[in-house]
Amino acid sequence: MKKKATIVDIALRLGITPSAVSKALSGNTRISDETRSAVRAMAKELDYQPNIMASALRTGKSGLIGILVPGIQYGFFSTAIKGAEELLSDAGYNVIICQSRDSARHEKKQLEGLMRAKVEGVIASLGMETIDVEFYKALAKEVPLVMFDRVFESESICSVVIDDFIGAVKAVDHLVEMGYQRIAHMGGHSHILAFDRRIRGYKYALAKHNLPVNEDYIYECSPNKDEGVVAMERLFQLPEPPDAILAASDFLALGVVNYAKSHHLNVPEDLGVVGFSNEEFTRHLTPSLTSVDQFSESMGEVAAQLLLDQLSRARKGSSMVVQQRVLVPRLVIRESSFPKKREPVLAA
Amino acid sequence: MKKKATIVDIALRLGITPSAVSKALSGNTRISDETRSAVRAMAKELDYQPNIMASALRTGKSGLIGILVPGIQYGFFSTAIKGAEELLSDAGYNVIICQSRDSARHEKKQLEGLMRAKVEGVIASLGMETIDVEFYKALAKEVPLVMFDRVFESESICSVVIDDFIGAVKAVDHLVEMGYQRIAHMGGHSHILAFDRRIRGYKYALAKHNLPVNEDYIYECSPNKDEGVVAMERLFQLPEPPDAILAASDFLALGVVNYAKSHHLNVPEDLGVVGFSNEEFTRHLTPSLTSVDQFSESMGEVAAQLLLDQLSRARKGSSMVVQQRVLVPRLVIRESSFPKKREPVLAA
DNA sequence: CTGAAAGCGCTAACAT
DNA sequence: ATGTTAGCGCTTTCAG
Repeated sequence: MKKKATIVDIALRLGITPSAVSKALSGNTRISDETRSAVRAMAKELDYQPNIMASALRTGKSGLIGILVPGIQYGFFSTAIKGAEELLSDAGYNVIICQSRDSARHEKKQLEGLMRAKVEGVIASLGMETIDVEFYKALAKEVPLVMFDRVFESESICSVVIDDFIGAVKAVDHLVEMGYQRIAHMGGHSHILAFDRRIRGYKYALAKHNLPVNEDYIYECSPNKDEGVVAMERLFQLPEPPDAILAASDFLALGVVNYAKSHHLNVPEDLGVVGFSNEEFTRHLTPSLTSVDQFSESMGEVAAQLLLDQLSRARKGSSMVVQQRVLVPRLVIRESSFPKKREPVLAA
Repeated sequence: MKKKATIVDIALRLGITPSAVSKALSGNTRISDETRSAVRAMAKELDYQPNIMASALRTGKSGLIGILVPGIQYGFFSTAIKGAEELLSDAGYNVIICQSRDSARHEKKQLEGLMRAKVEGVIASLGMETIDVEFYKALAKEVPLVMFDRVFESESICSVVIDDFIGAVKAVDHLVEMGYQRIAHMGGHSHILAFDRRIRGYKYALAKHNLPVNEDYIYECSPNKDEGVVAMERLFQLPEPPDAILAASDFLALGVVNYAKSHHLNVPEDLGVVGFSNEEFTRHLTPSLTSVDQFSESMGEVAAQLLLDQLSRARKGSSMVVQQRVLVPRLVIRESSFPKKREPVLAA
């Protein structure tokens, strides 16, 4: 492993000083075209690779961005990261990935790790059990921070979310239009803002259609398949079970459909089902699953964009502006909520 | 934003030298317990955070590991990364993620970026169109490299793969046992070792069962849904179309199933289908899809483990040893290859 | 336009 | 057991 060439090597060979080489390579200072090209040529000849750590130490810019998500194995997050990584890497940054594994302890540790690595900015989504967000607030004072999807309420932090309220409203509107009347909501824990907003949108939409809000129809649980089954067992013990389910996650919806299949309930004829996230698998199910699309890839891209804005603003010394983007979700209507035999009924 | 405390600050306040502080904090050199605890206390008081970039520059250790995959949105890769990230981050490394987007140009650029960032090691999986692997070989001379899943033939590079040959054999064994006789293979491009091995396993297994190898039944294409449909169109123009498909990817298999649905072919009665990867969605399909499970999370973990081994070996000055791990895949049998009406036929 | 010099914060010989 | 010294490779005033 031969020694790497440094600017000193190339300066020596050219009979000039390291600082001249530095200027020639970075290009922004005044230097003669002659030396510049000589330096360029020699750099190529020696296969010179700048040592990022040295320049990072000197300038305080590491060229690193941190992304923290609960877990990268979830389609939603990996797709968002894909979007963000592409923009960021095209902008010349390297992206450090961390997983909180939905544990507050881990989350804090990972954020500390990112700060130690001197990332220039952070994109993050809260873990499920995270309630204390002081750590994020402190972090935001050090480097630009953009929260996405699972965010907390704050006026001073950049964020990207979809409008969960509208998402739920669109879903209910659609179900009502399809003729469903007793719509239940199955949701994630309401201390997460996104889930709370979905419930609020659901209630608002019911009211809008003059449908009663039945508290028995609102079931709060973790967003996974098994809980979906459990929720169904509960809901179908009610004297008057629902005729449609709005689930706050596609995995919950999956549990719902499985329960229905094993209990001779036809979806969508006997039971309409709408999920949330438009996960890859929803389109492949039988019946295919109607779902609220969260534009995960765009979400990652927008988060990256906001961060890059902050970064360039900081570089120019401009004051930072808090941007909170709200994407409007799209309802992807598929078989699970579209009973062909039933005539659409207009809202009252 | 107040200035960060450095070891100099804490040395000054304690009336000792920076090097003493450094020793006290790193703990490995001989220093009195007294000063050590004094230093610790002062560090806490000043909220001292070591500057990783400085120590990186000094020691040549960045604490960074690079992971390069074709795309993070694919379940297989994101799950593998999840496994690797957890081990690596527990070992104190930060993980930089890069995507080659299956473009050789990108791949090279990303690897250069990783080298510039002075990563201490790299875990990578080849892009689809990558034929020239010189770049990897050069890289392996600089830092420990572990290839996984999509690897190239080399005796000097650590790798983790599943035994694709056995995977294909298990799939064919199963299909034959279920009574299928005209089994086609639909695969990724054979210059990728994994895909080549699957084809070889397929051929071997057919021979083992005294079934003819029909070259018309071997279709090479990119592993995505649309190609699966195209492949089916080709295969079903043959005078004698296959009665089962072994697809080298679940996405291909998905295309196969979709084609079958739209052409009144019943799966599994008229057509048996087996995929590769055991992607999340396969279990939710109707019919659910039989697939060769590649243990993606374990794969990431093993890759990380091998890399950590190399790293600790390098640190101790031991010579590096090339480890090539081969995981044995598992066939997950589901509905798409299990015709209930058909009596299992024993292999000849 | 280019050179000299002073560090960024930390570590590792070497000396005391 | 602690202090001294000398950089890692690069950038950036400040002179010339």
